[in-house]
Amino acid sequence: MSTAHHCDAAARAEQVLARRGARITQLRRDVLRALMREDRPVGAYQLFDQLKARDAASAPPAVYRALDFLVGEGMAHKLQSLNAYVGCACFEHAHDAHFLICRGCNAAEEVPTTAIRKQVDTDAAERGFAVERMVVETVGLCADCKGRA
Amino acid sequence: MSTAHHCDAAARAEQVLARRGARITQLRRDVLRALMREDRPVGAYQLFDQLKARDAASAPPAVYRALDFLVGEGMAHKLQSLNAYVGCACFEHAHDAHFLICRGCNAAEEVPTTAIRKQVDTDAAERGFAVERMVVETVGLCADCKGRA
DNA sequence: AGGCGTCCGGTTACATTGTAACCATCGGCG
DNA sequence: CGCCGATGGTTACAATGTAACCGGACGCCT
Ligand SMILES: [Zn+2]
Ligand SMILES: [Zn+2]
Ligand SMILES: [Zn+2]
Ligand SMILES: [Zn+2]
Repeated sequence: MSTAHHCDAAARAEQVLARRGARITQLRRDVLRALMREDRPVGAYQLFDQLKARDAASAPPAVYRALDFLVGEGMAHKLQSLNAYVGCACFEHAHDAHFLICRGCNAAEEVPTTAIRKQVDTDAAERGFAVERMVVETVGLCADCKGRA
Repeated sequence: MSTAHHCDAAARAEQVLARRGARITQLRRDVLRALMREDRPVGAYQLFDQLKARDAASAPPAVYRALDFLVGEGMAHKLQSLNAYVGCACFEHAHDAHFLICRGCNAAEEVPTTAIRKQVDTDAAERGFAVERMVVETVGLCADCKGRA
């Protein structure tokens, strides 16, 4: 959980994007780093305020466009139940995720979805539904906050 | 899928609420019926416009409060990825659900979550996380829209 | 080099979604 | 009757997200 860890994550993400031929511009880099620096979900406007303070973003659309890019490349996820974004160090292309969201400390832990995805695919197949994207978010209390209750 | 079916759903929902001792007011009844009448997710402001036209709701907060009540009682669900609401005829108290959301026709089919919930509980338990609420939404194409492609 | 097309982001001006805060009313209950 | 909790009317915003238009950068072809 050190700062170094997160910087590394951003740096490695940029390498992966470069290898993939994606255009990694200054704005996108700034948004990526800002996301990776946090270990909590961040709202688009929070992000905007940070970047604006450093003259790195001009207006909300810039931030949303960068976020769309990062989500599309699988370097970030949007948490639908928080309207917030988190960086992702999985480095695959646009994978889906299951988030354990703590309402005590606002942490959001990403966990693999293999088993859940399989079940979702089953549910969908039974009804002839073609899955494109999956949102799985669990709200509750993490181990720490549960103890602290 | 007849209109009668939806009216019945609303009527039975009201009975269940009454038996439960919940206060079913005119506003809440109106919102419930409006929700059940649709077979698609409805935005809060769409709902508001409908009710306003009949002088049934005065302002957005009224609608949101009624929706919170209905969701709390398990008579409606919020779709986080659409910012919209759907009625529910399950009549249990505040159950969770899995929605198959078609981006072609905007239908949202609610399917049971027993298997998924089990897997989510497993994922959570492994990390000492206490689950309170679960959001599972799958976006894609329903059988009809897939064929029509 | 010059022209072209595409991608990116700046900018403005909104649209949509959701809420805080305060007060009036209503209905049960001591 | 007077209190109290629940409900909802009202105002005024806050927070989140976008459409549309433009200009600059960069690669690519001639
Ligand atoms: Zn991820
Ligand atoms: Zn926590
Ligand atoms: Zn339901
Ligand atoms: Zn469809």
